[in-house]
Amino acid sequence: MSGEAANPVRPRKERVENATKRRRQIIQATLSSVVKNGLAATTLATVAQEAGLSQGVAVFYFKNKHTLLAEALRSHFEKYRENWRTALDATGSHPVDRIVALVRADFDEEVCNPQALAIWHAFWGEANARPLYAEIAKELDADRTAEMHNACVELLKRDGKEQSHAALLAAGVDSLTDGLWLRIYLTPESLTPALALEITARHLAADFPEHAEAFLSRLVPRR
Amino acid sequence: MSGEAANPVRPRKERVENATKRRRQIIQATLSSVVKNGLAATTLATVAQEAGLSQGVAVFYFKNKHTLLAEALRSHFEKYRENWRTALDATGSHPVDRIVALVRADFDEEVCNPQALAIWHAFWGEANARPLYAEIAKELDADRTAEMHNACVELLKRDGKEQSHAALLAAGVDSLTDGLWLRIYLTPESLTPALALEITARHLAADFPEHAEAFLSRLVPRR
DNA sequence: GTCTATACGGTGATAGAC
DNA sequence: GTCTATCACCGTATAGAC
Repeated sequence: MSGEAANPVRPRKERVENATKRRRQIIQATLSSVVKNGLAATTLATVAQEAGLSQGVAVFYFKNKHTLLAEALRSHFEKYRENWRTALDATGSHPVDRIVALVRADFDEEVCNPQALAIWHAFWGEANARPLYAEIAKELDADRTAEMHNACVELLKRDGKEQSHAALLAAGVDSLTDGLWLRIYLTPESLTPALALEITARHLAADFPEHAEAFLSRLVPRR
Repeated sequence: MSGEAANPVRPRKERVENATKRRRQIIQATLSSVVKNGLAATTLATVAQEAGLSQGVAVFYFKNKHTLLAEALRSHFEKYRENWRTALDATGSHPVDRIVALVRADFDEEVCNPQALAIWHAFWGEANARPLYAEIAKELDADRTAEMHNACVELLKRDGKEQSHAALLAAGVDSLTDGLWLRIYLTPESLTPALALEITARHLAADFPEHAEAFLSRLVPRR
């Protein structure tokens, strides 16, 4: 490299900002590499190339490949969380609203696109060999699980029903979502997000018959 | 190695039998390694060690690692297929029977255990980087997809209903199964196969209200 | 058929210049 | 902070003995 005064003493704040910028950049490169090459063929070299940086920098900021990958998964999760949280913030407090918001968020283009789905499944695929991945999932998904569960409890309560099976209902909806994601990921030609929403809407309508029309009208497009 | 006359001329049949035996042995070792080490860390060395053979033999029978892994996935699929086919053969011709058989088969211990689930997800995780895996899935799951679809069409027909959304119903049940599998795989403490069956039963009961009781009574244990 | 030995490139991580 | 050079190791695949 030619020229520019290389590294004069810089204030701490500036150094910190540079660090977080670089970390973001490298994590983003890691996720891109996972999409392109898969987790098995993602190496420090592919990450560095994707980032337009040297291999050494990645190690400098993350110490080793293993923690880099874990951080990348965390980062991917944060984006997912932000998406559904924004959706929750923008909706009412009625449990139907909250469930609708959570479900719509999951099939939002922002979160339910081929790249994002590939990343999820790449990490899940290694979760058995690297339990840390499953732990991260459990940890970072706990609040969403709680939101869905609470909404189910609340809805049953309002309808004057027993709430003991709320956990089962919540697990059912979330599992259905996961399965629809897998299908969209593996064979996208067999299922679109729009159809996935319709399937989920029917499922919810059956779980909460009193609110069937609300779920259907608000989750199914062109209706 | 000491002793025994090594390789006299053997009849073709015997040679063929030895070949298929070895292939099976190596594929089994591959799947074990995938469970233990994950797909990323599965190497010819781990496979050879698992099989108690040399690395060279694996290459001799499968040419390279890539085709070995593809064959291992095919083999895993065959076991899965055999399981649901056996279940179908053992049941009646009424569509409710067939759907019940397919669903029960999916949560059978034979097929829905931690090792088997780890293998599925390991391959799905790499499917984006190795489209062959997705192709194998599509190819080897086509007949099951057709069975489920036919059963749904048939059931709607018997009930005097429109059959245009049968594909949606079939996709819904199968996606739900996949999602429940993922949950059992990632966080087994949060979901057992028995509960998964119950969730699926409720889903089916909603899809086919006329047969709700039949699905519930036949899929939900202790009832 | 099965093994061992080995070629050859890639891999994660370190050292040290700038 | 970032790079380049380098290390020891591991990966696939081949060659050739038995």
